[in-house]
Amino acid sequence: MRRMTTPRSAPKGTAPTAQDEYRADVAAYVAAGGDESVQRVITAVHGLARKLNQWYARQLADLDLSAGEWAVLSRLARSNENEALTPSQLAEATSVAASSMTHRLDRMAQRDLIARVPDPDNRTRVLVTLTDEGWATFKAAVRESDMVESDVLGPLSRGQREDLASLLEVLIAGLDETPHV
Amino acid sequence: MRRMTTPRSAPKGTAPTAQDEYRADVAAYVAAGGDESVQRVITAVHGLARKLNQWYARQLADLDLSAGEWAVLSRLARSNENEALTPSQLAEATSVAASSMTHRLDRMAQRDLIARVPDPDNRTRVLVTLTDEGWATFKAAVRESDMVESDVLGPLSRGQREDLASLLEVLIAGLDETPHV
DNA sequence: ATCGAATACTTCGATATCGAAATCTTAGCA
DNA sequence: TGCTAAGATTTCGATATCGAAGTATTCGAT
Repeated sequence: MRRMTTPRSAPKGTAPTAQDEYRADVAAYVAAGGDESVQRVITAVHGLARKLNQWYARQLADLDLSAGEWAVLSRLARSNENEALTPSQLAEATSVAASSMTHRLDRMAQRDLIARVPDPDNRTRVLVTLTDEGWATFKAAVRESDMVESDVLGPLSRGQREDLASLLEVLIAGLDETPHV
Repeated sequence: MRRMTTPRSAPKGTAPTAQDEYRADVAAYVAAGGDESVQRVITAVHGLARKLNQWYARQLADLDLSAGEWAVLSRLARSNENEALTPSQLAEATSVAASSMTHRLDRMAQRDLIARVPDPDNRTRVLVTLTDEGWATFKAAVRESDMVESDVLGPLSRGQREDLASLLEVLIAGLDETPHV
């Protein structure tokens, strides 16, 4: 892999902790007129996702995978056998333009992670599947990221994780109600 | 702005809901050997952040701002007056290479959103500040994104938001304990 | 059955990002 | 003071992504 988002090195004397950053962010948004109970949740979600993505990027770099390639791999992994996916669907699923997916799949096919086969039922379509190599890479990546995730969730008891998951799931369910489209 | 991540149009017959996607993702990771209580939380956090970012992008497009430019704007907004920031610090804060920040600041300066002034104390440094125009744009963007966020948090009572925020804050605090560097 | 719109993928030109190298300044040390 | 190492920013060449245009196929209505 050539392109990989790597975090810059920390500033000078005192490296600000994630907690410091979080608190400053919340304070700033509240000062700008945001509701505090909203900003605490939103800012925390963003901060967590951001930090996780940084760590994933580093773990995935060991496997020579970019975040985008990992997204394709994992999306395919959770729907192979049953249903094959087209490049358009993969583009939609991974938030990327269809034309970018073309190139991404080119690279992944070249490394023998995925295979493109023409859809027998519809000749405008192409079906993308994981190769054995692709599966192996997926499983290796899952093992890597699992360690990171378990560490992050470490501070919470099983009951707390349950509570947290339930609350987040309410929000996820709500996403479908407020289209914003 | 010219570059803006816009979600592709939905698939054919049945558009999968965010909830469907979430459940399928969790199931796949659990099947791959992940702990369920971990995967529920992690997957939900990622799903929420992803959806929020899509909505932000669309809102920000009205102001002709990319997500990266918004990141610079908001970072400057929460620390102007007190301390000015250098391009390196902004790059670190927004997860981008220093060389990319150079170009991003070029564009933002051209639009008179930010100003670059040489650091009087250290001539290797440049200090970046918000212009009046930059401040106005920041405030407009906060108003826009606040609406999205409030909608997302809508399904939760104030007490539930409190609980959710507290649990997330435990994880944020934990991030500093497990460097993973 | 045929024509036109819609769909799926790729190609194309422009722009954004990356990592490394280049340039300039400061800091530390003899 | 003078010299070397470290730091900050920009420049440079390569790569990834974007949106639009291009090509091929399918669907639907007449």
